[in-house]
Amino acid sequence: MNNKPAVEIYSDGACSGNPGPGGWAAVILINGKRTELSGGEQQTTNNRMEILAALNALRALKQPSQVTFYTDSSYLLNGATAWLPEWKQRNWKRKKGKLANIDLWQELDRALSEHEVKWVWVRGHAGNALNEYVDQLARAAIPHY
Amino acid sequence: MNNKPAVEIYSDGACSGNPGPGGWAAVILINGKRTELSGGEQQTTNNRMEILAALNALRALKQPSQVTFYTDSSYLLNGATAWLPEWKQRNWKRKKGKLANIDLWQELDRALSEHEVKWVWVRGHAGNALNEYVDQLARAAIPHY
RNA sequence: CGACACCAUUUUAU
DNA sequence: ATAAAATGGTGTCG
Repeated sequence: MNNKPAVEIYSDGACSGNPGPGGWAAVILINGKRTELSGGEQQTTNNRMEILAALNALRALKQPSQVTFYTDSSYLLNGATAWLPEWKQRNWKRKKGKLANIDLWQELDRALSEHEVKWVWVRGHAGNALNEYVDQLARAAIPHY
Repeated sequence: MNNKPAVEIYSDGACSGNPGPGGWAAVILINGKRTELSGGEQQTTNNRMEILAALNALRALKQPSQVTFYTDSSYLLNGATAWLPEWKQRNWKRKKGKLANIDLWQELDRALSEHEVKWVWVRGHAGNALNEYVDQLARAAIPHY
């Protein structure tokens, strides 16, 4: 048994130009209740927005939860599951070159440690309704002017 | 001052099916005089037709000229201005995958070197009279059945 | 080399 | 208004 509430999260990032203006969004489902969040930045990258989407979604949780996290980004998924532990062991270094987006990865690492997260990869633009929905939300959150 | 004649060229390609039967066309303006050319192929792609339109237009010039070249194809424009120099430096390789339409790009490169070309991008179907006209010419040049 | 994502333009189809 | 092909780019990792 588990006393932590079960949560589903769908998140996505978008970036017009890459690098360029970007947006992120997440849908959080807690036993029937649905919450949406989104935001944007003037100058960023697609991958930063993917991490930020996940980070903000996890931060929105009020208590330690059992999360099923859906993303189409293998960068986010592999980073959070496979690469993060290795980077930490190596003092936040990657094998070759400079580790990008350390700031966000470190904050995500902390956020992840407060929950029990099971990651699920979904192929982008392949018919998953909520994945397509957060994709739209993220695009809509790109700053215009 | 410049002794080369000033020339304006509008070109466009069209393709019925992509890949499929395609057509290309160009309008050349030399101080009031107007020349039109067009042609088609049974099996080609939209982008091959865009390059071919430019190539045939430049080849129609009788002497080294100062050309203002109008196109609605960012593929053609980026290729001719930004990508071509990099491809040449890398021995006609692109960064990832196989470089498409090398044959035409190499011929276009040679043709471009004989003139002084200033590229102008025009948004397709946005009211530019000559752009819309070459568009029609190109469609009309598509071989039927 | 591979993978996923993000994007730009054109060309089409319904 | 939908969706897909033809082409190119960067962002990131192993």
